[in-house]
Amino acid sequence: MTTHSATSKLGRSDWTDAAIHTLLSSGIDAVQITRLASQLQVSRGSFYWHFADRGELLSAILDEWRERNGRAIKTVLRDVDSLSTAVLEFFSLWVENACFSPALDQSIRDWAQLDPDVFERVRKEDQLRIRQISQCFQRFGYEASEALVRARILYFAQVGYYAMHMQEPMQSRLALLEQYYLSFTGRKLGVKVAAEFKQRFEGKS
Amino acid sequence: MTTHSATSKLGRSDWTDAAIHTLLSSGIDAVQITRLASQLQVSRGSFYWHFADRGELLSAILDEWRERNGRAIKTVLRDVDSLSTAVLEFFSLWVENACFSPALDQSIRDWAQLDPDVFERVRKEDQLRIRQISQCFQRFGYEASEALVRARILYFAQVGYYAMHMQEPMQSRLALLEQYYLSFTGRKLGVKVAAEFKQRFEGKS
DNA sequence: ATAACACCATACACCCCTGTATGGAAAAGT
DNA sequence: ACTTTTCCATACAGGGGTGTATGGTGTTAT
Repeated sequence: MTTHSATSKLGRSDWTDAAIHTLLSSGIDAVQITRLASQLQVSRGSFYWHFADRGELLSAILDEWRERNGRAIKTVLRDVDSLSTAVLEFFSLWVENACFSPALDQSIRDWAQLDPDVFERVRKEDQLRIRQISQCFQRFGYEASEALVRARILYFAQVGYYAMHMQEPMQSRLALLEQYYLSFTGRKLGVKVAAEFKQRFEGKS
Repeated sequence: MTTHSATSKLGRSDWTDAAIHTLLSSGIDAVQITRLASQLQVSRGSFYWHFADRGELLSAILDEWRERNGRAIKTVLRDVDSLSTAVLEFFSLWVENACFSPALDQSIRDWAQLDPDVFERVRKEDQLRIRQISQCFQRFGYEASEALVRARILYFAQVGYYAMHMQEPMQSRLALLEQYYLSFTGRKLGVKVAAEFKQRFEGKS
């Protein structure tokens, strides 16, 4: 019943974890039963006991993605008391790989380019996220149209930033923090809030 | 010597065109000699006369991409006389599929996720483009750090917008034009320039 | 203890893709 | 007219991936 990844017996989650790992490093076409089996030191016969076929595994990946990343963004945007914390917390989602995994997000997005069904699910998730960001802007004083545009720009830029793998030292990124905040929101970032945020990410990559 | 795609004899460009078409619709892993051959109504033997192997074809795709899209962005950003025309022309690159192909750009970007060599070439191209946009901002009165940040946001957002396939009627997009321009640049868009631009894209999708 | 079940290994049939070797047909050179 | 070159078809060898069928080994139930 329970699925421990440490015991000798494999569970469904062991396969999905390995599949996600392969998806991140080599794309969806590299998620092959043979490959995962040799990676898990097990034969392909094991897979076909846990899953009906490859499609069921891919479907499990999608569910996992939605559960992890969808929830992470939702909770961050809901429990904030100011625009600055909202935007900064949104930034940090892509920096610290805690609950939200930007790498998984991008791999899913690449996969969506090849599969219409996945494409539709990703599109709906994106629309949902933008709506949530937009509502966040509205809550802190922006009118509807400006909130929507700024929400889109913020989200697109964040996704794009990661997609291009801007390998930039954290120090340089933090140096431009006020500039980013100003461009995204049109408002100045408070000195105190900026200092706290910078201190939080000193020494990370 | 010359390569007509209408004659019975195939040229190198016929193969690269078909390869790019397949890349756009089904990803790099779908660019297979067998597949292209049956698509071109020809046997695989033909391919191996024009190309040494599959790698040479993929390399040709990359060259084509750099030639097409790299040049398009460069020329647009160089021959502008104001910030508004620069930004608006930059927008239009992703709207009208003339010289610049946003679809190819994205497919190459997805491919880069799986191949370190491609990744490096794309990364350098991105850096070059951002540098060009940044210089454009500086030319029209922005200081260095703000120019860089706004260049990144503009480029990231543009790439992200297309990546998510925001299927939005042109009318809605144009309605938010002033808002976008304001958010990207921090300046108001001239009424006359806005009207001209909107008129240019009325009735497109 | 023995039967039932969960989990996995092995083997088979099937399909698809690559690369090369070789031969054939059409066009171009002389 | 004859040879050479260009371009393509065919055939073969090698490899890899999917599913399924079947049997085997532990574990759990009673």
